[in-house]
Amino acid sequence: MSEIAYTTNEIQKTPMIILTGPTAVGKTSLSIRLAKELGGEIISADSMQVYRHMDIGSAKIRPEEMEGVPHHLIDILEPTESFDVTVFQEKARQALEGIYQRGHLPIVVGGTGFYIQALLYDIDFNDQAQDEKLRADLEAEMLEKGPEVMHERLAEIDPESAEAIPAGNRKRVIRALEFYQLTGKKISDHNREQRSKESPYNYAYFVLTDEREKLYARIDERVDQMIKEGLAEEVKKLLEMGVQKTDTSMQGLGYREMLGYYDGEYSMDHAVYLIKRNTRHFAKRQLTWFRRERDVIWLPKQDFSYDEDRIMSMIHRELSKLGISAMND
RNA sequence: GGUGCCAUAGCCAAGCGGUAAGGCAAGGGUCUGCAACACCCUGAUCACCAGUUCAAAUCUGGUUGGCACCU
Repeated sequence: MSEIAYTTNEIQKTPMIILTGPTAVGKTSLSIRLAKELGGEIISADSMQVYRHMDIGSAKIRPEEMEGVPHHLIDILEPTESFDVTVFQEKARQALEGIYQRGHLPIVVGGTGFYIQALLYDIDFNDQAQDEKLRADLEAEMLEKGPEVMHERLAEIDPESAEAIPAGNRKRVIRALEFYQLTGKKISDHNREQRSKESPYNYAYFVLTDEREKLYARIDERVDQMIKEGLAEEVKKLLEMGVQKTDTSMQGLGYREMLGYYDGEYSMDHAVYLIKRNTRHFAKRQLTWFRRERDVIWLPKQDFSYDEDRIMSMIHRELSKLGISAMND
């Protein structure tokens, strides 16, 4: 028997399976089943599960739940370390390579659409185009002169971006300015180029969804569960470890709200309310993101009578259409 | 039964004669190095009826509903 556990029609393109969907929809359990049936390894596309010591709030899969399926990009950083798309991209590529070498099928699982996109389309973030100092300076200037002034400056050098980015979106205005100063090129041009790229992978992009009401109810339940499991304690420990409010890890849902509670800004009840509400907002945004991605295969649970077997057979059908299949051993 | 107060979008809430602030929720969207981020867009004719007035959510009367107090 060959070491190759998959076959693909497009020889030049390597296969990639993506399983995503809004938070709390049930990606994890389906991913394990999928990985076991296909002989796959999982690459987590989640901006918070990369952090150690952040298990409850990030709804991280527990080791025993993995059922032996290899997982990548989980627990790889300390909460004080920063993380962003480019780091994700780099690490995910490395993981991919290993998976291919082992003759396994990569299954990208997670809800961070931007990360998935970066990996799937192999977006070039232009490695040289970042400068912490410059960014800090721009931020200081923005604070001093106000967002309108900065936005006007952007309008002069890159009208297209200025039109696309509202002045209120300081973060993006700064990035556009930073990009221009560092490369001498307009970020709008760069983005256009990147956007027209074709994926180097032979991929199947699955989006698991459910009815909005059901999803929201599940989110509420899950948050209550997190509280019961000790989310507050988890955050307290992170604080004791010296994690700062401004760290990337503390931007995560559940964490930043708890920080507000510990800062005495509001009650625990209010923190819980905020976590639920913000998580609902997040789920909605995720759905918006997936809607505009190309070639996604929707898996609305209600259309399958919530029967995982039926969802699995749909997945297998789609995979065989694409010529991606497991070489059963 | 009587008296008083109130009645504005799913919720909270401005307005007090000149043609309906705002916040939250909800929905839609943007996104190419912080993305579980950041940001953008969308909603009512003011309980109902009849008056006064050039003009009423805003004044008057009545109806209905709620709250408070009294008997």
